[in-house]
Amino acid sequence: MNEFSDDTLPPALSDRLGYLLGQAHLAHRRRAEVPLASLGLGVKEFGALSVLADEGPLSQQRLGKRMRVDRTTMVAVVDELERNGFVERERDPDDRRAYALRANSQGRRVLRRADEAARRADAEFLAPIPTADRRQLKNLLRRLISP
Amino acid sequence: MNEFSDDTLPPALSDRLGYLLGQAHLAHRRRAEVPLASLGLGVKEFGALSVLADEGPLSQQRLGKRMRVDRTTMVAVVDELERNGFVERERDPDDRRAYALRANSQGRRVLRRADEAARRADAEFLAPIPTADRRQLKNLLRRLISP
DNA sequence: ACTGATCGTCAGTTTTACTGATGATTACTC
DNA sequence: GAGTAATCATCAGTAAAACTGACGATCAGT
Repeated sequence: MNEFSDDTLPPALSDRLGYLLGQAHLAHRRRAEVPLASLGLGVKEFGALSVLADEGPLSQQRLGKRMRVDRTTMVAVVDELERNGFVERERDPDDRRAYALRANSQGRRVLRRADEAARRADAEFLAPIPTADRRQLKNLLRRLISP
Repeated sequence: MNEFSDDTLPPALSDRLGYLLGQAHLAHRRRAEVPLASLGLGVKEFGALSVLADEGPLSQQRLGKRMRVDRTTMVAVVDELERNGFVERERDPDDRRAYALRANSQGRRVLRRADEAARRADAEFLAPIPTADRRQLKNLLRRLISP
C-alpha cells in the first residue's frame, strides 16, 4: 500500500517529543518488567521500596506524594510489598492515624538485586548510544522534570 | 517526618532511567493535552492524523501497526477522527475488506494548527535546557527507539 | 470450489487509577 | 477543656483504556 515497513519510525512523528518520550518509556519498561517481576516486584513497588529504603520511615500518603501516586493507589502497592515481606507497616508514634512504613532487611536485600537488574536493563536499553551520551540523557531528563 | 519536601525529585529514583522517562512523558503530556483537546484531538488521534496525512491512504491495521496501537483500539480512534470530519473511510479498491483511510482537507487544516500547538508545548517543556541540548535529546531518543 | 488467512467490528473482560465516603485520630478555636 | 475542621488509611463503586476472542466479509492459494 506504500513504501513504509510496519515497524520503522513514522517520519511524521519522529520529531514529536511526546511520541519519542512515550515510545522510549514503553521500550524501557518492556525490558525492565520481566527481571523485576521474577524478584516479586512490579515497577511501582520497586520505586516505592527504593524511596522507603532511602528516605527512612514514611507515611503512606507522603510516599505517594513523593512518587506522584494517588493515596488510594498506594494502598495496593504497600499491600503487595507487605505481603512479600519487604516492607513493614508500623504505626507512627507521633501520629497514630499514619503508618511509619519501613523497608526491612529482606526488602533491602531484594532491593539490591532489583537494582542490579534495573541497571542491566538500563544498560541494554542504552546500548545504542555512547557512554557520554547516556549520562547526558539522564541529566537532561532530570532537568526537565525538576520542579 | 523527614527532610524531603513533597515535590522534589526522590534521590533514590533520580538515576533510574525508567522513572525519568516516565515522569518526563507524563509532564509533557500534561502540557500537550489541553491545547490539542481544544482542537478536538486526543493525543492518539493527533498521532494517527499525522501519520495519515504524511503517509497517504492507509488501512486501519497498518496505521495501527505503524503506531503500535492494537487493531481493536484503532477502531475508536478512527471513529473519533471521522466523527470530527478529519478523516474519511473509503474502501480500498484493491482489497475490499480494508479501508483506505485518508486525511481530508479539514483534517489537514486542523493538523497544521495542532502541529503549532504541539510545538509550543514542546518548547515550553524544553525551556529548562539550552537549544543545542533540545536537539540532542530528540536525537538520542530517536536512536534508542529505532528498531 | 475449498481451505486458511486477513480486515474491521463488537461484546466482554481485565487493568488501572480515580472519586467519594468511612472511622480513627489529630490540630485548631474559642 | 469541648467542639469543629482537617488529615490518615481504607474501601466500594466508577471511569477510562486496552486487550481477548469471536464474528461476517473478503482475499489468496490450491
